[in-house]
Amino acid sequence: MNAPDKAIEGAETAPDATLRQFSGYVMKRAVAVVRNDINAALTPLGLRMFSFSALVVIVDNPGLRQAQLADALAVERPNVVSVLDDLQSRGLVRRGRAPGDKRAYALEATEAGQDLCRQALQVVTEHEARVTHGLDEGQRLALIRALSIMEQTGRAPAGREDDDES
Amino acid sequence: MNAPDKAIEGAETAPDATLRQFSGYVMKRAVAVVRNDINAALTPLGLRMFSFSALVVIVDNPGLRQAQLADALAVERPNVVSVLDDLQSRGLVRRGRAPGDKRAYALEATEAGQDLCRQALQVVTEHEARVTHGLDEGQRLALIRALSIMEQTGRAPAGREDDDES
DNA sequence: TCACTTAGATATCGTTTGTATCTATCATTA
DNA sequence: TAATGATAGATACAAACGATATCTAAGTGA
Repeated sequence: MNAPDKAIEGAETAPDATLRQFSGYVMKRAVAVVRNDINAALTPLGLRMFSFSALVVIVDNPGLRQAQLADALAVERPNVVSVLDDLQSRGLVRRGRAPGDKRAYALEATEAGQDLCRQALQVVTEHEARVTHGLDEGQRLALIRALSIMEQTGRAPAGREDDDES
Repeated sequence: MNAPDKAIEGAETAPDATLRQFSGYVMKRAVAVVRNDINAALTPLGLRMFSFSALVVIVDNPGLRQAQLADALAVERPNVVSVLDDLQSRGLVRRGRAPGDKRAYALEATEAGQDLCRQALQVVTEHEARVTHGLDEGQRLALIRALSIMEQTGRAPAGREDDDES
């Protein structure tokens, strides 16, 4: 039944071989897989990729404001509101008063939030080991570095040629 | 205006430094940037990342069926229907009759579809050059290879240790 | 012929993320 | 100090993406 050779007439190995030349295509496919795995891993903790990220940033940066959190996570400000509502309602995060500005909140993780963060970091570290199992550490670091560079390059105004940021 | 030193108390360089250890996080951020750029580049052609991908696969694999297209793009079958409706209504793709199976279609690109595909490939190639401008070719290929490996690793049943696929 | 499977279409939902707008509160200055 | 404009967060809404469930028509096999 399973014909190992499912060659489509004059197809070049894979039907999407042309697309696989482009990093964006391969990235999109890889992200889908990784997101599924990481969300499955975090579900038992009541977290998703995004709420996990928010929690980690808050734990690491006590006193952070919501707008700074949004900036750090590269999303628009409204997107953090419901996540914080959730984390706060579960007693993981407090929206403390920002000193000297009654509009703003100073975000901080509770003890429970820090505990959960530690657990989640372990879960995600295991996830990372799982999905990068096919890479050695040098490849893994090179991957992260390359992705970071691409993010920055793509965020820069298109058409600019100067890389200086001194 | 721009205070170059926005150090947050005892923050470690970047507020999301912890998260940047994880490939999934960096991938997600990079994908967002790349997707925006590629979609902006394709908009003048009336394409998006996904319809572009579908068009390329159809051009490369004449006679392909919808289910095979969905498989090739790693999405569920309903997701290709509306994209094909669009491509077909614009005269870029034909849903020809599949020989010997009246349920199935044999997809093929029209002349116009092939033309547009060529243009789109050029646009996307330029996009690729733009976003990978910070990488040399070796890094770019290593990135693509690493992402492919991760996709495959992550798709494999979790917890398995055997890599054999003979 | 009857039961089962498969290709594609339709309907619907969930997630993720963005834009626009509202409010309270700042900060500035006439 | 009152008016103006900017900013922090909340709310409402919408667009894009992708999945599941189910329907139909057509194929397959006992």
